[in-house]
Amino acid sequence: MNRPTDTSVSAPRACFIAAGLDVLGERWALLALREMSLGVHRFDQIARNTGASRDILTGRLRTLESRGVIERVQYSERPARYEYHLTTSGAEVAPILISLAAWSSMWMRDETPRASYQHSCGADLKPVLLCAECGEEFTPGSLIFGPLVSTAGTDPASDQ
Amino acid sequence: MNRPTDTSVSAPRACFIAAGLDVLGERWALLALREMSLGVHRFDQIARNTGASRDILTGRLRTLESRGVIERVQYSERPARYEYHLTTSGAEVAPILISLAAWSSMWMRDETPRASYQHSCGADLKPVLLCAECGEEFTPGSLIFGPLVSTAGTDPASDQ
DNA sequence: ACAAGTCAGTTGGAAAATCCAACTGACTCG
DNA sequence: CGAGTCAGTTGGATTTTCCAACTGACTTGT
Repeated sequence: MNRPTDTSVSAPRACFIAAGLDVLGERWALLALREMSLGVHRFDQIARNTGASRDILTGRLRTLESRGVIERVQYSERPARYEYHLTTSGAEVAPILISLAAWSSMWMRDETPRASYQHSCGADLKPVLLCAECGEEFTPGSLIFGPLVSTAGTDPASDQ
Repeated sequence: MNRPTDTSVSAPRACFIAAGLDVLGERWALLALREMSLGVHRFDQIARNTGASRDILTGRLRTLESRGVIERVQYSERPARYEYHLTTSGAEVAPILISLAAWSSMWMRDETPRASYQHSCGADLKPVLLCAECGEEFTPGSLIFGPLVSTAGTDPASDQ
């Protein structure tokens, strides 16, 4: 064993789940996006509501901005002040937050009181995930591998 | 102002998104669950496919087990060896992984080739999230706050 | 006018989490 | 018997995070 350049010692899967977690999986990132989804856009409030320390939060917001998930919007010159807003990409993180909230409210019940979420229709969170193509529900196990994809410059929109 | 016990200096939101991230938001946790969703159940393979270091992975699997998301199943005595399997709770993480994969394949496209995913019908991942109650689609912004919930002992199932 | 407050950060140092490669122990296989 | 498999464990380096205090440019209250 211990061959110098052994390619059979396979590298970690490069997949879109891993790529998504590169951006959204860092600590505080999803909570910051939650805040913006709920209409909170200012640094102090985001820091307070998430519990992230200010220095870390600064870094996260910069990363999310550089990855096109949020944008920094100046709302005051003269003390230069900025708000953080979701881009289209950031707004589309919502299904992840919703799935997470639904899973958590199903399986993470304990004694501590927590804010729950609802659909805007007023009903408790009970989302159903359907395949847009065949209309069937995504059941556990219905996720399978597709082909390798590498489409640089084929972004769906360059609006941000 | 600056009243001694000022409740307006609010604590971080205690919500189900935050609670879910407590369990699923730690590094490598979702990637380990991805592996099990794809049928990989053994320690070495999970370590290889995720890229997690073995000591950290050990810790993650223990946490996930203690939170009821996975279970450790002995498949050999005499060298005591265990496999990791999703519980019902763990299997239901699938919508989160699917939403993440779909978001990522939409917005994280770059030059590096990545494995994509499909629905078992063979179509590319294009999930639609519907409210089970009203049937309407969850659009960005349709997530709103519900009441505070604290339902200890009201678990939907005690099968694991 | 002057003190206090707001706001979006930055700073420095401590604490915690992660990384890494090597090692262990109980086997199986050729 | 030696090599390989497998599920970890160990020790030490590295990275990330935490925390509280501080800054600078204002605004607001008295």
